[in-house]
Amino acid sequence: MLKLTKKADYGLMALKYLAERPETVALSAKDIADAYGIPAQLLAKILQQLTRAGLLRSHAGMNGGYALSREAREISAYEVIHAIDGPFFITSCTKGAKGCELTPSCTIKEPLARVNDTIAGVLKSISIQDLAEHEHPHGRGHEVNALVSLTL
Amino acid sequence: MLKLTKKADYGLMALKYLAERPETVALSAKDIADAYGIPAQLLAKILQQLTRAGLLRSHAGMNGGYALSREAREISAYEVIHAIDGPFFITSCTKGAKGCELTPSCTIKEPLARVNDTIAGVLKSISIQDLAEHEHPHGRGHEVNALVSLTL
DNA sequence: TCAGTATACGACCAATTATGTCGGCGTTTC
DNA sequence: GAAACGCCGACATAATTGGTCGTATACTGA
Repeated sequence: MLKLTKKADYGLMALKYLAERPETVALSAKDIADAYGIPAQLLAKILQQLTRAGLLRSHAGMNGGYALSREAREISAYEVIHAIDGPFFITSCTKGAKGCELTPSCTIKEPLARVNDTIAGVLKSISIQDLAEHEHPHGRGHEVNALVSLTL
Repeated sequence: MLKLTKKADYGLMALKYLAERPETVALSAKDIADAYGIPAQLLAKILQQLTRAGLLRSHAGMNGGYALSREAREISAYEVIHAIDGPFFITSCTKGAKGCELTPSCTIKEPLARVNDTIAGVLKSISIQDLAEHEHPHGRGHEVNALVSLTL
């Protein structure tokens, strides 16, 4: 149904939370989980995935926790989603390992691959900073240079 | 994981198949299912959904089957997906009936709603005709006027 | 008018995926 | 060395998807 998993949502929320608090050294998984009322252990695993993907730095021990490994501006929503849910393809027949098993099948996937790329492009053009900024100023948002065109 | 269901894929494939054969009066679910090697009964249900949504016309009895109810150019991929998978939202907290249950949650969903609209726009700009046409001419495809911009 | 071919629809089951939990281990700080 | 933390893999459970079955209904043509 073309939607993000909750894990990806949680991940984005957590990064946004961190981006909004640039002064703090690190926040524990529990801190963030409590802030949003989401399962702490589940969020912990998600943050670990993001750490492995290089989006977060982690620090064990007391007063440890997680912090962004880069500027919020330099982390895209795409990276987060990709790190958590893996590479996404809009088509079911992902054409990865074995492609479509059925012979003449999926004459559909080639045009839809373009759509897939377009969506990925949009997601890549959105940074965590964008998500964090948008909160307060009800005024004009800024134009993301995601003027994607689509050639079929 | 942000992908179409197989049902939606099947639906698109079937409509494309019909679009490629404008001369035929009607094709049965079985004909189309056999052409792609997909379960006939499943495809039948999908085609019924599309019929209910007004994208297809059906006719029972011998030499019956399904036909496009409009020009292939006038049927968008969005309509097909919507008819089969229902309204899609990129965010898990759909903000529909009850929205996010958690109090300050999903401060994320508002910016992502824009992304959602963007994707929907792209899908709306693609017609079944686009899918069908693309097949043979290896030459230049045409530019779909889906120059979507995204203001956060 | 009857046999054959088709759609229509609901109930159901099976497979997959998503979500969440548990327990044990390694690290750092106080 | 104990408390607070991250790290990891194995489960368990819930939800969704994919697919099947049975039956009813509609239309066609001989």
